[in-house]
Amino acid sequence: MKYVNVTIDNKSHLTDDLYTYRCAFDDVQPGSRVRVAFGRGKALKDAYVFDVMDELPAPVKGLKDVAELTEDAPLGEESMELARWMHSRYLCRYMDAVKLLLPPGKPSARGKRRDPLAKISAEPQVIDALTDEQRRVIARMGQSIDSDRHELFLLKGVTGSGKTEVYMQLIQRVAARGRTAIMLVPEISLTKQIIERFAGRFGAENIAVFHSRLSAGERHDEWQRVQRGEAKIVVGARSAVFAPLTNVGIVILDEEHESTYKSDMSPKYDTLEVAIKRTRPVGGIVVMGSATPSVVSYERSRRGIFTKLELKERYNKVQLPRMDIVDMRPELAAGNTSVISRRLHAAMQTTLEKGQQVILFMNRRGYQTFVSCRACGHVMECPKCGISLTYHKGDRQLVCHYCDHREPMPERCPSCGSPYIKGFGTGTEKVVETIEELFPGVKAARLDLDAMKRKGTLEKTLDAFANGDTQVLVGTQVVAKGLDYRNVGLVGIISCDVLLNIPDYRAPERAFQLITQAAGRAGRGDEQGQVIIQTYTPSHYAVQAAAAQDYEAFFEKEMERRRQYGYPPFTDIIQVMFGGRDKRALKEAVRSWRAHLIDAGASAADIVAAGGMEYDRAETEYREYLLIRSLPEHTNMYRKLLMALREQDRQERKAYSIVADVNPYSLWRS
DNA sequence: AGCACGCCGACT
DNA sequence: GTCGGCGTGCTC
Repeated sequence: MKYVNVTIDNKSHLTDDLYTYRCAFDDVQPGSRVRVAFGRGKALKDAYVFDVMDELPAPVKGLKDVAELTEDAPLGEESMELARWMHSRYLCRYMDAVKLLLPPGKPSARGKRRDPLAKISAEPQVIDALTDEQRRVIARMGQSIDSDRHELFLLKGVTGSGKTEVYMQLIQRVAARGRTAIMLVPEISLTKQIIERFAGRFGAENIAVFHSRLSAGERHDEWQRVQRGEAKIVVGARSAVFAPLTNVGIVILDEEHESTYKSDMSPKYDTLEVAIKRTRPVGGIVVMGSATPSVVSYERSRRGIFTKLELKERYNKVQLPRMDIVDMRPELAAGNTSVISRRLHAAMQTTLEKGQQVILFMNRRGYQTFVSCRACGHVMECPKCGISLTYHKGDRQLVCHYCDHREPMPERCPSCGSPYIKGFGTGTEKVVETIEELFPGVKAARLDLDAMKRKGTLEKTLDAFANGDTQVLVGTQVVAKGLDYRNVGLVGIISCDVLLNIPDYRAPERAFQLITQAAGRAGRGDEQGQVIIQTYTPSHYAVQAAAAQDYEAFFEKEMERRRQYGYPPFTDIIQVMFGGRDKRALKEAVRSWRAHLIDAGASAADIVAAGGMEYDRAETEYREYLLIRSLPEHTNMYRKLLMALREQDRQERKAYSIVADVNPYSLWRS
């Protein structure tokens, strides 16, 4: 006779606990799915086993028996430990963590494998000789692979320096030791190219793919192949970090600075943390690759937490493009009201006449409005938080979305006195039209997230551009990444002001990254490309550093700013969200948690904000949040306090659920 | 979240 | 009497 601790598969946060049952099935193991009676009823519910014990450590009242042990493949002990860790780390329910690890979708009714790689052309490729740099970084990471030593690497490599080849060589090395590998990419639009290369190198039968574009059936079958050990290399988006592999020798996060590595749904896991959690106990390595590492990652590499390796040369020594900043302030005075500056117009003309193509970048639609001066470029910012203020039409006030600082909309620019100070961001939808007006006979196409939602639109638009049917591609961030067209002579950034003034402390970081990525799209053939950056703030350090392609200069300036305003890595921002139907209970929760935290020794100054927001249109679900700004050395104390408060509330049967998010991707206020 | 228990009113 | 409405409380 054995005893097991299980979590029940339901949706209540009130039953988010491990319950003990007697179990007559001797082959039960951690990760097994069992069926048990739970609560008053006699109906059986699914439950997942976390612990198997031969004896009870303490007597349990009302002990029941496990009714059935299901036949399906158990998750395994490694998975259950990961779920247990996520429960405490992200304050999510045990069941929500388990769900991330369970096979998605349903088995095929016909018993036929649904193969997402069936349509992929896995052409064997010619492997170019490695550069000395590539060989050096592979040798360094190879040392850890060959000695099964857990180590974290930051691979900083300029666009076109051959990072993917490095990844494949490392995976080969890991596979040669009989171990498994996970290759993560930030989004699906990038997976196709990388899957083709991987399939060509390792054979389609040896890799499995996971991403959101797969059907439920395909996902299920891929999961099964991995679980059975048929595929030992997994390629995919963020959730692939949970692939049912054992003995993971390497996890690679390509484009590590991308926000998609943080989950936006509960549990709000951080892919890097999960990767570390999976590789540390088995002695695997984690490789984070980027041309523009996040400020936080780069700082960690400086402190020795990550081992920094660099690839500085572009493959085949292709020149970096010429980068020019165009000051938009004189355009209006010169009578140009269009979003295309005279300089960009001329450059487009020359490029198109040469038969080359143009990519133009724009911000996404629906950004929030910031206020700036058209004469001098001054932007209205919060004096305390250093992010741009958002204009609220209703009360004609400028509001800080972090701290709620408010001030009236100025009549004149506080910097130069000009009356031309107003909200920014008009007419961007019209860029395609404008271009076809300005350049008769030239075809322009627009590519954004809206367009990508329609199946096939992305492929069609890109094909038309690839074979020259369209000469100008106007796109959002989506196009800045990974697209590689030989004939692009010019990249224009319509407005980097919108990027610089997103009300988020990472806005300069993202602007720098985007400009750098965009630059990588220009002139990948044998001719040097050109990049034109349009801006009202040409002296901004992010713009200057991006134009000079000087990461270090950007990093130093950005760290200065982060220190001044107290942003990561100098602090951790912990957002605790309370969700439920009872608005008053939520307000009370925020009040009492705040009081408890301060009682427990938290500094009142650390608790920087609290507020709420309506969640759905019917106003049946509400959310309240608590924002804590903690010194990194205090963050673990806060985590523990929050865990204790969560458990106390659960025992008191509080009617709301809790989600914690450390350094969330977006902070919001109503 | 379910699910059963129980206490109340309306019905054959 | 007894059927079923839903408010309440607990789940190894």
